[in-house]
Amino acid sequence: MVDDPTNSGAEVTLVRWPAQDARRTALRAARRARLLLLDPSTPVPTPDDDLEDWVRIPVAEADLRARVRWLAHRVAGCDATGDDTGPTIDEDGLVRIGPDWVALPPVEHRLARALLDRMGAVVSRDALAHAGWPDGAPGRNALDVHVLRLRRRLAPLRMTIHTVRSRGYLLSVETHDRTADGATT
Amino acid sequence: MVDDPTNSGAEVTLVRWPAQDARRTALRAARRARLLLLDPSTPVPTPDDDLEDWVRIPVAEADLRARVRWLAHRVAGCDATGDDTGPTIDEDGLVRIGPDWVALPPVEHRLARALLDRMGAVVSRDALAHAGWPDGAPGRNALDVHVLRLRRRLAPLRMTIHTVRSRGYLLSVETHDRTADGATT
DNA sequence: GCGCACCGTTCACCGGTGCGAAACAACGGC
DNA sequence: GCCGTTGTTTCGCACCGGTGAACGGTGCGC
Repeated sequence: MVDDPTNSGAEVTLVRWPAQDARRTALRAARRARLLLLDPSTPVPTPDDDLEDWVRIPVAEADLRARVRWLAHRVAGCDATGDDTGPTIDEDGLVRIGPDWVALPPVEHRLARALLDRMGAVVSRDALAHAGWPDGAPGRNALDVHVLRLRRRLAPLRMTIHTVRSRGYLLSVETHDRTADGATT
Repeated sequence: MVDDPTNSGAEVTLVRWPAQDARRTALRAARRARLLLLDPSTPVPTPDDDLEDWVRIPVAEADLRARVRWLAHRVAGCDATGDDTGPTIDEDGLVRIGPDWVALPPVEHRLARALLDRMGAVVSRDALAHAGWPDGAPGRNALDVHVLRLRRRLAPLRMTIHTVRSRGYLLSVETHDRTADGATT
């Protein structure tokens, strides 16, 4: 999987389909461009919107990159959906959004990365636990406490971790105002 | 869903490339949608505009038609931004519509899925009960109560569950700018 | 016209549980 | 030593699912 977890550089997100259907929905809700990697013998889905394209795997690397390039070109030309100065997270444990930023300790950094990676979608507790502690999770409540602490740290950035009971957590950003700024990404 | 390749084909023209490059240029000048059929080992060209797409041949017939369909869909929706795109429900118990969403508990999630799958049509109480409790419904009142709760949860999304007496329930969405439901309230 | 059965809505309540949050202890870096 | 991070324990709340009951509208039989 080509992961560019910092959604700063890449505009196009690769999504395996139908395996990662929920992710597709989330990206659509966030109005982010996505390229569906269709498993062989999977019928082509109906298009959600113009920010989507698909490719049948296996595919040549060059063709895949060309597909991403074309989609990115379309997105850039269509409208300013490349949008809103979304939050980013770097390798130094800093979460930035606009002029604001906050530093995160290691565990919360990994949790925040997992949530940001799938912003707008539900991340299961299992997935979060695995992201936060790759070598095995400690106690059962450790995750609860770290989510609580991460909540408080992200609150000043107007980022909210929503609880989806018995399902997981969902990260969102309060956008009081949508800037119609031209996409110069 | 009917795709009717003849109809779509009226908008999308297939062009072998680079063999028919002149034709590509002409279609571009005429602002007509075109699908490039790339010979193997031909590098992907740079996109001319948004009315273009490409596919590497040989390609499965179904994939080719899907490609045409997608391109036609894009062309159709280019001017009128397909913005609203009705509500969706994902595997994580989330119902989304536009920027809004709500999380549903398991039972209501199953009910909502049954209603959304047949949105605009009447879903019988039996079908709903079977969808909500595949292993057999509990009491008689359980369905009523869960429909009530689902109503209240979906209300913020401007989604309404209409009662069709002695027939079942019908889900509709209030569109802010145009009236789509002919139901009497 | 009257009463009644049927159907659907809504509320109150209860047992179970997932999660929130505080308090506390252990560990480590500056 | 001080402070920040990490993990555990503990308590309590809010939510979820289900039941019973009260309420109201509609149609039918008498």
